[in-house]
Amino acid sequence: MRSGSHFAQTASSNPLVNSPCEKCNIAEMSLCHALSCDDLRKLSSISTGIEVGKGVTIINEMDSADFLFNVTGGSIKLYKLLPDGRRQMTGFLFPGDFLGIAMNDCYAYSAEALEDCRLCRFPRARLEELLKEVPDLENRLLNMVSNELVLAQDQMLLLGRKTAIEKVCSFLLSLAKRTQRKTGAGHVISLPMGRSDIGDYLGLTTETVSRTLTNLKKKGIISIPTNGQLEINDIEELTDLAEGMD
Amino acid sequence: MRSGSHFAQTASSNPLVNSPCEKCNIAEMSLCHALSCDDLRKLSSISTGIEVGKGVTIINEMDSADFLFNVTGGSIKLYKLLPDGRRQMTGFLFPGDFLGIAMNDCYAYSAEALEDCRLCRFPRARLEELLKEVPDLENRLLNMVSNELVLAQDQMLLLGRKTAIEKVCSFLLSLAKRTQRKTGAGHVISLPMGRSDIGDYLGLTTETVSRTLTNLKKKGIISIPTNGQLEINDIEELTDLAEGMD
DNA sequence: ATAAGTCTTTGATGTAGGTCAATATGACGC
DNA sequence: GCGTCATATTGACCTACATCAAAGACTTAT
Repeated sequence: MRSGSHFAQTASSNPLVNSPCEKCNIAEMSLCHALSCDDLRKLSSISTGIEVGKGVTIINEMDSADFLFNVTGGSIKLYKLLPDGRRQMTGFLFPGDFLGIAMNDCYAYSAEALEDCRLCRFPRARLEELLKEVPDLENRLLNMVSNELVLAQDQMLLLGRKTAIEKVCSFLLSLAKRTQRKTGAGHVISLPMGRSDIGDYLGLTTETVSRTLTNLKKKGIISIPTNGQLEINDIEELTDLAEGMD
Repeated sequence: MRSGSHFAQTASSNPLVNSPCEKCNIAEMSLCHALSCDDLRKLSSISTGIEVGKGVTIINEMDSADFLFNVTGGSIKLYKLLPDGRRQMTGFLFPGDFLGIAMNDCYAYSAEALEDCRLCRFPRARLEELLKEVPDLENRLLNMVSNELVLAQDQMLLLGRKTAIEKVCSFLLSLAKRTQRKTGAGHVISLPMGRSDIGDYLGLTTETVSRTLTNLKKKGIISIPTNGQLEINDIEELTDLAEGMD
């Protein structure tokens, strides 16, 4: 087997897990944030908890967008492909993130589990009905998409105009900020994705990402105790490097 | 004077132009699309028509986001800056487009008029109130933002993974598609922005944009009758080049 | 018409980061 | 513990695009 996962290998063939929204431990940072008990019950009634193993493709670019998901555990990579196989990561998702916002009739990107994942799945048609009934939910979704658009524009600036070292430092900082927001501490961050995933996120090659990280290690700005974890030793320096202040 | 504009040189000092939504000629392709007469009247009541001259900065990155706008005439460039002056265009707006979607409390980017422009201005606070009252409006906005996010992700793929020629061809095609949608014909497209604006949109320099365009001219794929206008002679070839099929 | 300023094009040269190739390191199954 | 496989690192070299510099081509003002 390709990974040590105990989960089934396709999203659709999974045993469905019953996990009502009321008990959800990530509710306060997700779509469900700030909904009334009543609205939460409605949302719960159309959702199904599912689990997918590491490496499983959850959605496929160009497939009909029949489901939306809320990530409740694990992490996910999102990417688009060119005909010849070149790949651009459009984002990484962690617990509390919403998957499937960007779509028309088809998904705009593919999503693959970086680790074993837990998801909350909504049939799109029923969610759209519910949006009409529950304005708070629609408003919440609007804020989430709006926010994602701001991040997408930051990423455009990064991809179009930053140097390799600025890109890598910006990436580490954004992970650190996220970790800070969720856990309170942001010095040690988890890197569930590989170097080539990072490269494809930043518009660089594996080799350049690797060289840049060694560079930062040599300067003492970061340490990499184990693959999959990274410690930031000098966040000021990292911030300066991220904006080209050096 | 820097331009031949008859309009005032700052957005705020302009004479306000009364242009009720009911008469608006671009309504069918904008925010106002598919609203009932009643809802349209409500929207109209909080909007002010304004005009800004070529070169005027309409909004400034990091300024408090007090107004949102609907573009009803002219064209606009959106951009973000790094501390050292490097610039990334995040988009170009044309009649029917909405300005100000991506913001938290502050604007996420600056906007400058490429030509004399006509805008429909909404105070943010009042628009947000109206959103609560008119679910159709919120739904429409959600669709627009969602759509923009899809485009932003296409742009990430372009910036991170495409070559210079692929970038330029993709850009011309997206303008052509837009023109097609709005006017029915997409062979001749208008280029109100300069070469360096295009460069900053595509993550290239002025010189590379210019060289790439000359290249396409020499191959007979495009012609540039006047600066500010461009004709596509071979759209199939352009499409292939845009995706690296050559 | 002419002069001044701006934007575009073209050419010559430089370099950041890509490509190709060879180890090194770590993860997992047995 | 040991072999296998995948991923990460490091080194040598190359190239697409940037940078620097100098003409052209438009625009607008007088």
